[in-house]
Amino acid sequence: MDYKTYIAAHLPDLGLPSEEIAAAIAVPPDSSLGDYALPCFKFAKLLRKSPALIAEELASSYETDAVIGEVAAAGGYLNFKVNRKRLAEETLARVGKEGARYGSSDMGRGKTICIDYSSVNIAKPFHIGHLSTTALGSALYRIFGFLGYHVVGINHLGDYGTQFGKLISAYKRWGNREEVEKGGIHAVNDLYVRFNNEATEEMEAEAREYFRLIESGDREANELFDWFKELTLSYVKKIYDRLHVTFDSYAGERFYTDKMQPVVEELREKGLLVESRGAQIVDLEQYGMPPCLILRSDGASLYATRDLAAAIYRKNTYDFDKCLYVVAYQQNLHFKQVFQVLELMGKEWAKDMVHVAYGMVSLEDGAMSTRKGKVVWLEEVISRCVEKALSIITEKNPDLENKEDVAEKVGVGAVMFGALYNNKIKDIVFSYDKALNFDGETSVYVQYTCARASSVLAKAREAGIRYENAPPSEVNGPEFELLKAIAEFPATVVLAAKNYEPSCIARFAVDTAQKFNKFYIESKIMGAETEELRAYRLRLTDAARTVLTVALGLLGIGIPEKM
RNA sequence: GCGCCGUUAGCUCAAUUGGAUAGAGCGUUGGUCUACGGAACCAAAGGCUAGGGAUUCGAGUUCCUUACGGCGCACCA
Repeated sequence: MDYKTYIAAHLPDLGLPSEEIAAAIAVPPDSSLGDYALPCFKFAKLLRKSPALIAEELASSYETDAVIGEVAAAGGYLNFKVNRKRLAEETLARVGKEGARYGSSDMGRGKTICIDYSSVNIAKPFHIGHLSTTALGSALYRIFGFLGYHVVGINHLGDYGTQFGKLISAYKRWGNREEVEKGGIHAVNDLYVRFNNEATEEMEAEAREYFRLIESGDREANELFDWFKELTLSYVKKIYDRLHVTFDSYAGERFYTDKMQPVVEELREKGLLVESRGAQIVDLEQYGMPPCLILRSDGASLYATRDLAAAIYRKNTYDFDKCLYVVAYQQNLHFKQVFQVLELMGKEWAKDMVHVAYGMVSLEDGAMSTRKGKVVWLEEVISRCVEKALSIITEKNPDLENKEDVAEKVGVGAVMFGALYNNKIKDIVFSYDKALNFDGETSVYVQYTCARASSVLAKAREAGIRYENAPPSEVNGPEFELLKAIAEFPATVVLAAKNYEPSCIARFAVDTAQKFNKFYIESKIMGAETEELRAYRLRLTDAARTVLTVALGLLGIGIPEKM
């Protein structure tokens, strides 16, 4: 039941379409005022009456029914109280029926959405700066899937460029097979860092030559490159598995090697390509942007060339309705340019391209720098969080079974949640103090809340108490606050998708957990005054646990039964 | 220099997209434990929403402007 639409449909004609009325309906700051409110100020001019008077007249003429139980005017606001028992019954029935699918919908049926996220670079270990795109993209993947979209997750591998020539040059100069096999991707990265520190003109030229050899299909160069790629993929696979992140495609930059030429030709045919300072560009001056570089003066392709080819390939292959790029805001201009070029090419779907930009990560003593060794590896963050979780469990709950599994859920959850809790556009200063804090607004708090709920529900099960269809017998106080939160979940999921903002769901989870804890402290569940009340509270507890499980699940975070 | 983004409590952040008295967590101070799990709960203190102007019945939210910070601006990705 959409209450806003319902209320709008039951109001007399106010000179505005009922969709607009519904959209204007707000939620009062204090629930004792009501559950919904219509601000009447905007009707004042039209009806030539004071907002207060309009609200009063509407209040007296509104006919309450089984859905809306009470209507009152307050100042210029018209406040509605819903029939709480009905809302409670409806919400709990839906949660009970839909379970793990509560909040899902089919609004995306028949629509495809491509999401480009994580997009690791070959031969580079995962550091904390790669977490945002991975966590955000993965959460969006789940959220859109939950709303019925067909989702294509794409890891646009960074596997193209002279940097790989440098890598091969460095390996041949200083590296050997045993060391790399032993040290894995970090050993490879060390070679690359050393090259950058010691590079001379001569070495740079050698690197360019090695890159050319990769391109021209030289066997040795390609074998080395493929080996580094394999090392990288098996390394990131382990991290993705721990974070529960998945992809449908690993088509990276190299994949588009043979798909760029047709794009260049199309640009030329359409008269968009012009020469400037020896390079081939698309002029974007009239759109207030610097030119988009398509070919270097030596004829080589560029970043934008590959992104154009990739966009066109994705459209042709997946026929997407939207294509998201979960990439830091550093690249705002780049995507603006690419999208503009697509539009100039006459691709009417250019409007469906979305750059989901997020903030940058730095360390407390400034920007990260691999070369200076100022870097925080993601594996280390994960293992330290899991270790911390394990030590807390060992201290508080030494007899717990599957301690390691639980610590994994808690620790990994904290890492993911930390990346998803704030608005994505905000910059993040990473600190272990914050990452290892499991108190307050964290996934651990939500998980702990669920463990409490599970514990009560287990007691009920042991006692053989049935509560599945218990009628709502208490619709005030903390019970109702919790219930309203649960009822808001489906709208929260839609909001998160609409704004490409998984933090909506993270916030929802903490907020709902807080409401559950207030309810839990203030109301005895198993020890309720009557059997009816006990059954209802158990039903509410079960629903709260379900919605919290679904919410964290959409963020890729699991919830242990006990912790 | 130009463009984009940010600035809200000591710190980290919210604020239903223009609505009623700007809310949480951390930290601080003081409370609640013989318990449905204290990784919790309650309370107190803490705000001219960076400054100024404009629009509006109404602005943290929209527009202009200033300051501070981040990012970007031609052959890296």
